[in-house]
Amino acid sequence: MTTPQPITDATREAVDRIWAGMRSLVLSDDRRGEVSEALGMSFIRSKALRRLVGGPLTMRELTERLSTDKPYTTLVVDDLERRGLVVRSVHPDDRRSRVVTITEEGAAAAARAEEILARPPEAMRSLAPEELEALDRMVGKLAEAARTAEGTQGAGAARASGAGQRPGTG
Amino acid sequence: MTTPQPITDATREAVDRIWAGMRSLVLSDDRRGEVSEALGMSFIRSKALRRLVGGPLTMRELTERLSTDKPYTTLVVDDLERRGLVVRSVHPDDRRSRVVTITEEGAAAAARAEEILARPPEAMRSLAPEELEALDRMVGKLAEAARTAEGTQGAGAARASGAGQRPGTG
DNA sequence: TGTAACCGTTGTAGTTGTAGAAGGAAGTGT
DNA sequence: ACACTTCCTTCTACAACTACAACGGTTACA
Repeated sequence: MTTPQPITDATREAVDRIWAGMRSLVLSDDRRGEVSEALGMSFIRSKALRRLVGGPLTMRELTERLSTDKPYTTLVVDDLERRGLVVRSVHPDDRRSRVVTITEEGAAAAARAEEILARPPEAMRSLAPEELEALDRMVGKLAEAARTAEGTQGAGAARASGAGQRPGTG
Repeated sequence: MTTPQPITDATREAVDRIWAGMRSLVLSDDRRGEVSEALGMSFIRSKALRRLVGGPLTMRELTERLSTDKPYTTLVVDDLERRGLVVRSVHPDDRRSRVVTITEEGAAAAARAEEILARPPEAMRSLAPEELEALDRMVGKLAEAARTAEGTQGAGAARASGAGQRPGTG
């Protein structure tokens, strides 16, 4: 959106190829099973934990970020609370709401999950420092563009995840 | 592997940042729900269809590519066969095996799924043609490196690729 | 004050996928 | 002929998740 480009066939082909490559790279490197095994909980629970490291959330907010529904969020948080990884408290300004806060132990678990998920694949070591630098810049631009697009009408991703039926990705 | 690079802090940081960016880009753009809705079937069924466009597979091979187990593959193929999207036949050289072949209708459905999944996000239009060209080259190198690594010691990715979120311990 | 709306919870039901045991059919090796 | 294995299927059980309805407590508003 920031700089609309002329669309040539070559450009379109490059875009398609790049996207296919990125998708293949990321999707073939799925570590959700490893995370579930390491933490001893279903992936969505570790996802909830990771969403909470940024700060406390209400059940409603957590529900949105998990792309699930309220009853299931209750279930997940119940389990997490039983394990001592989060605590529930009443919202100071709205007593209808509960605020879910991660505990120290929960944060440690989330960090363990994040460490597994964020570990770059070996393949990235095959790029030279200059190449990495350039790649870094461009991925940064893409991320930036995606972030701003999300605000305007980003629907695409958000909508699809809401209507989705299969277990969420991550 | 091809060209081991000196690991500096800056390099490591760039690698981490690139990987995080790519992951975020791909994972926040999940269209599985859209595919399920468009084809009227669970995502794993469309995945089976997409695996079959490259050519017929035995149940065993399909099971591996789907990262599931044999009984469930039977179930999925049963359903796909009932819909007329695949056909089962006896393997010419080993009558124990069944060969699953995609039908014309099945191939059309797979193409519809692929079209949805492969559609690049709008954000990519914010890159200039030269940037795309460079990005294309580097993603290509990464894909190449990943492909060769898979042969040598891969396992990791393939094994975990199934959304296997079994807690095991509950 | 009354009422509508919202938040989280409980309950219930159904779908999807995971897992293991067992069995028939067919191939392999002795 | 015999045991052994592989391939697929059936059956059963269960875990994980989705979906909907309804309820009590709380807040916002006319």
